[in-house]
Amino acid sequence: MNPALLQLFEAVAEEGSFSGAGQKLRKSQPAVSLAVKRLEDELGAQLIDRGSRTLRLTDAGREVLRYSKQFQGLERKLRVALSDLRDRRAGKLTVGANESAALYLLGHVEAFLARHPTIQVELRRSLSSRIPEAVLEGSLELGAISYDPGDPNLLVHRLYEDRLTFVVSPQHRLAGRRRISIAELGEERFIAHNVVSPYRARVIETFRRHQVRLNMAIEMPTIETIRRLVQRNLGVAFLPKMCVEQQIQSGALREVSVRELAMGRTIRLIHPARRLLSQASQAFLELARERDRPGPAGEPGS
Amino acid sequence: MNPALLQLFEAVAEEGSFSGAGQKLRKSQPAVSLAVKRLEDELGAQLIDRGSRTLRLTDAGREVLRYSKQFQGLERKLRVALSDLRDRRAGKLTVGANESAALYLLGHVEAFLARHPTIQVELRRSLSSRIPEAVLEGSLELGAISYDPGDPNLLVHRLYEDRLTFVVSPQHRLAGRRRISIAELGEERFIAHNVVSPYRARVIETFRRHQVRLNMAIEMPTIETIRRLVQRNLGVAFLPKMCVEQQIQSGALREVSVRELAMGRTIRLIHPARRLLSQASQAFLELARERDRPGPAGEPGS
DNA sequence: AGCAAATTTATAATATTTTCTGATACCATA
DNA sequence: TATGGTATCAGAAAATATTATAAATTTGCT
Repeated sequence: MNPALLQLFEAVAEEGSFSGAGQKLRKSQPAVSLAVKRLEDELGAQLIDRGSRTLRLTDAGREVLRYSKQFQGLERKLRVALSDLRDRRAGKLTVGANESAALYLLGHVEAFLARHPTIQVELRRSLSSRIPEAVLEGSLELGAISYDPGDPNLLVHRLYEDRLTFVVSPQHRLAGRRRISIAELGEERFIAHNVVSPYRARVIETFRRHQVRLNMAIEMPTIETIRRLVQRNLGVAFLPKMCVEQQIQSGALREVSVRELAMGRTIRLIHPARRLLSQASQAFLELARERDRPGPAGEPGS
Repeated sequence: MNPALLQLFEAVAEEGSFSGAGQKLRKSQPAVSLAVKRLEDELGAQLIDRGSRTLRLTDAGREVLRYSKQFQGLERKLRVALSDLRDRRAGKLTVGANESAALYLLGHVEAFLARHPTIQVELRRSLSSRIPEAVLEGSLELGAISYDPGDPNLLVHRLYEDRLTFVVSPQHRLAGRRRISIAELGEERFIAHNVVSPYRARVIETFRRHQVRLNMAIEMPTIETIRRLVQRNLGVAFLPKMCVEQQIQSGALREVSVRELAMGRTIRLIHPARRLLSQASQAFLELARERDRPGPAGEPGS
């Protein structure tokens, strides 16, 4: 009961003759004859009344014809759906990101939507540490994180080279300084992100190593809230440079360099190394790399 | 893109492995492997990501899977429709009949509807003379007429042996007679059917041959109207016996035998000789013959 | 009407193409 | 490195197509 048989049968019904159908489809007359017989055997019903020279469809034959049209419609729909996927007119993109990466990706998402308006996009806010496993397990297709997961099963694309920076309010006693040492921070009240992250751990470790007291008096859930508190001079913080750039420009915050705490913090897109990316994910990846490395002189990822 | 391929692909998707799918469907693993590749080539899209040991469907694969289910549903529906036709639960019956045959068939139609309540029935009132050609041409599947069309392309089943009879009102001057001669009818006012029919022609011809005047003063469109006029003694008529049986029984009409005009008038079902009958028509034919020839001692038709 | 010609489907033998299998190479995982 | 699974290959089997021919039926012609 394959489409070829149905097509043949349809031709017979249209042409009103076996040999005519054969000519139409470049087959010999016996081929058509046998094919129709196969179809009849398979369906257990006579489809054509070969009583006289003029053929007639039986009721069953008409039924099969109707079905055949429906089947063709279905197949056409499938092919459209597949070409939509292939040409990136359909599909779904699921990207997981931690807070700052999500912030960073907004522009990319906007550009992506402009280019592929019919693809569904979901930007999912995830715990940074959970993203690699979620990507490997398949619940996320792409992940955006700010550290190297160091897993050979993950392909890593460095998108944007940022760094962690120390910021204080313009009213703060260190506001005028360019460079300080970590030792000068023992008395400071720190406002920290209350989500664990490799950077948090590294900052804590660095303070410990230099035997400087680290007073994490306030923990806040978002970078936005931390920044506001720092602006009001309720404490100081290490934040991604890109999240405070505007405020530094406008004078709302002051950046002070801390020798012992120079920390790169690169936004990376990750995906499973040996798994096929969906067209949607591939499109997003291409767009992101294109926007972050303008011109052809892009260095390879990871 | 035939159902076998789709079934195989489905099995792979379900089992999550080529070899597993092979075992399930009693095929070797290479067969499955090649089949899926054929499907992918044909659709121009990778359906399965064979990246690691665990297989994963691509977006296109999921699309094909959905389609495959729909396709199966469609096929199931077709098979149901066909078996409904085969088992006479579906279909359409179109019978053409002249007026008296239609009257006669009512009981059969009732019985047919009781036995096959899901088959559509159309009893079409047709001009008697047009029925044979309509049956041959295909616009009617069965015809009920009261004469032998004498066409070798038509198969004829004699259903009910009736005859034409001469009826008068009880008030009529001939009401008391059992048998009369055609010569006594020269003065009578006849009420005739205004539809041409072989019987009408034969009656006219018989009068002509016996050189008796035939006064067809009134022409009426239905047997019912003719009968009523005869009852009111506005004229006399030749009518099918079965149409006046009741009135003769009840005394509303009197039957008088006319020697020269004994005319059998058998109701016959006709259908094309070398064309397959639909299940519905076949069922009706069987039922009609069964009802008209009760018991196994039925003589062959025609 | 009746017979020959022509047209069409069915059948059979043969050829071709497609599909399957078993053996084996290959690849990734544990 | 062993293991479980997939891809690839050559040959086998199955399905499908073709050519030639027979059978049936309509059409045209006398």
